[in-house]
Amino acid sequence: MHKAPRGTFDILPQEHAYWKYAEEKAVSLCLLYGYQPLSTPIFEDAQLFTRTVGGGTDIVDKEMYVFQDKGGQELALRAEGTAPVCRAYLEHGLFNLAQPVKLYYIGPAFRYERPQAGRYRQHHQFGFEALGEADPVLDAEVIEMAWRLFISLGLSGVSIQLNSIGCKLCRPGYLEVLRQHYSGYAERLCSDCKARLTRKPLRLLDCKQAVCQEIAGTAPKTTDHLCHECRLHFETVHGYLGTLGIPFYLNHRLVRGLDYYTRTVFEVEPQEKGGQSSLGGGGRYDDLIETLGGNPTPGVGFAAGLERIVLNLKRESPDIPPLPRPVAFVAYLGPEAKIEALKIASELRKAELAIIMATGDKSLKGQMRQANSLGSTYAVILGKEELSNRNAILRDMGSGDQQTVPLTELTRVLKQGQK
RNA sequence: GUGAGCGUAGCCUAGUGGUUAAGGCGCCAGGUUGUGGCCCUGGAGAUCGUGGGUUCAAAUCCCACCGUUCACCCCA
Repeated sequence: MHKAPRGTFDILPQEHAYWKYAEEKAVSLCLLYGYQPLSTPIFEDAQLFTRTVGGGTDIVDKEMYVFQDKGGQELALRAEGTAPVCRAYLEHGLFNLAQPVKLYYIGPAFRYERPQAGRYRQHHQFGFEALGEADPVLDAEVIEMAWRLFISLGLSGVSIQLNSIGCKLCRPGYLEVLRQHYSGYAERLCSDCKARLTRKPLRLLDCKQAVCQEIAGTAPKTTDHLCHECRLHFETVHGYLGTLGIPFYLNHRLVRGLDYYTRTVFEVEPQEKGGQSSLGGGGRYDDLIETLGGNPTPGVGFAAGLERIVLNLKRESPDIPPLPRPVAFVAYLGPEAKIEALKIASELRKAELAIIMATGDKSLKGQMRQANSLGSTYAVILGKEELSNRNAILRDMGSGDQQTVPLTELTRVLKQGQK
């Protein structure tokens, strides 16, 4: 027996009610803010990710699905959403459009990780990006969108964590100060942090080991070492968020696991926190497009994990609209009626009515059971008697009322009854 | 990659060494002529995660592997 590969899963019809709900909310949010859809391939040149996400990050070093195709191309399954969007922006000359260019995407991403709740090897990301504009008002817009997404989904108690990690001008200076702070404690650090000290010093800040937390607690803050422009930018973002009434918490330990972030970084946490709690995260990436060979072009964006949204939807269970049900189930008795049922089902479907036709020559009782379990609004019943009079019985499955309707009237009556 | 818990029909669960592995949900059929939901009756459906081992005898004990969950890690 084959099983879905480790860390992957099937989304069964029942489940899709949640997914459809989440995706529809996400898409309508984006359209509301003027973000347009962009779909990118499921695999890309591996370099696209190694150059942007950064060597030394776990994503690049140990989690990417990298393979060679038959032409010897080194490809990688999409590891995250932002770099492909920037690639498409450059490839199609979207910098020639009025800036900023606002795009959104929904699609799978792949990382070879140890699966657990809320963490999969294939997960689905929804994200939006605004490219070509450095105005802090866009940072605020993106954060507002992230906030509004979860509000519109009906998830209560989500919170936004905010920080600024500076730019390529001020960050080196900060990292120096940070290393100095840690130099006295090098012996006491956990083994991971000893490695971070030279490779990824920013990540020292979000280590969860008790010892390291203590040291990180007294560490210098990124926000105290921002250059003038970065500080101004950050303060302006605060101001705009205040104007918008978006609540947020400053978190001086918030850094992100991808190298391309500059200045604003933020994360969205649900009310109920667990191991894999983060619902989504984002920030500014003003050097990313330049890294890909474009002209210096600022960008800011956000990405959320649909699995984690669905997880929280189930936990809080706001009203999720059920999947659509058939308007009518067409039942028949005997081979002549079956032919007529086939014609009628086809006609009704031409009129955009969702119809399920009986199959397999079951007893009427069996057919009615099926109509019931499918949640059909009506049953259309065709027997010998109805057939000879060119009628059908129309049964309302909710009330149990039934009437005889001429076949020629069936579409009209069902159309009316659909509401 | 590290540590821990779990793995019995599609789903949930009982069964901790001894005859045909039990129940509930769901599914299928029937409860007299062509009518669902409730109820009743019957039926199908399980190599007890996989492979080895211990034993006269293993779902039950041991080992390995796989999967899953939780934590670390990482991040969405």
